[in-house]
Amino acid sequence: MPNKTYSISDLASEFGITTRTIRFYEEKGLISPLREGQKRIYNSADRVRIKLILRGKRIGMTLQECVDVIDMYDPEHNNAEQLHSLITMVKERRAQLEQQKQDIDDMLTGLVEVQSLCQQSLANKSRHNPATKPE
Amino acid sequence: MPNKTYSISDLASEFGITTRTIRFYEEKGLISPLREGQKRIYNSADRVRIKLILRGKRIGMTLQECVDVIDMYDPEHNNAEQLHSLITMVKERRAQLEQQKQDIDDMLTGLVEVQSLCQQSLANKSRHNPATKPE
DNA sequence: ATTTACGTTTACGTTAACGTCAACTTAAGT
DNA sequence: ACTTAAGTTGACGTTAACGTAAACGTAAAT
Repeated sequence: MPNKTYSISDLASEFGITTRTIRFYEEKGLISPLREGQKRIYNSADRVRIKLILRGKRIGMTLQECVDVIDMYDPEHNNAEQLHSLITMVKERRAQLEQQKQDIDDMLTGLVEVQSLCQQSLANKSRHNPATKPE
Repeated sequence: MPNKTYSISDLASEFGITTRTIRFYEEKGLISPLREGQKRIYNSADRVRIKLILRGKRIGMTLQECVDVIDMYDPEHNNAEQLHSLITMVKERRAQLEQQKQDIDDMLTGLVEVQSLCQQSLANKSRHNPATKPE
């Protein structure tokens, strides 16, 4: 059912953020929920936008960058004069993301080494001092 | 030659950051270059630290998180009582990084779609209006 | 009727990560 | 001796992304 609606605290608790944060995103124009009287009422599209925002944030994007990326999916921006520049943006963003992937892989490689060094070190300790119980 | 030294502006220009930024990192205890009189003098270890900091930043880590990760490589911290907690930290960080990789892949997938949609749209335009030169 | 839960707006506070002067000092080149 | 280039310390300014608190409305539950 893609027509489900949500209250502000529904979404806040689902995503582990505060209602303040959600209202803040609205202030910044990232979401525009309907109103029922004075209450905000969110639909599944709003929910997806929040999801995308949080995903962007996890990989170090600013809110504005999140909007930029989300807008790429928006058919409204397909006024064709700017399609070329949109494609350019997408390409640039993809390149950035590939760089980030490489950064993450490098860091993972390093951490794997650190971890194995730690474990070797612990193994040695317990060999010299068998009283220390390894787990 | 691992014993090379660098001035502050050497490193600033190499990494595309300002000297202010490098001094700021020092204020925060991320680097501790030697002094020659009043001038700062950096060695290759300092240089690597900056490199690691910038890599961390690219994937959205805070400066403090960068320090935390860099410290994992530091043999000083191998006082063994904390080796277990270090291993835990490393594991957690690795999990985070895997999540980030997934986020990036998801976003890449999305952008690939956006890009191909754009290009299709452009192709159609040029078919209906051949005057518009595609590139 | 009033407590409780949930929501609202407005406004000021906060932290991180630098930028931007201003006012020197030091070393090197001419 | 003078200028220029590169460096220094300090102090204040700035932006992003919320947190926090005050003061209030609404609606269901006891």
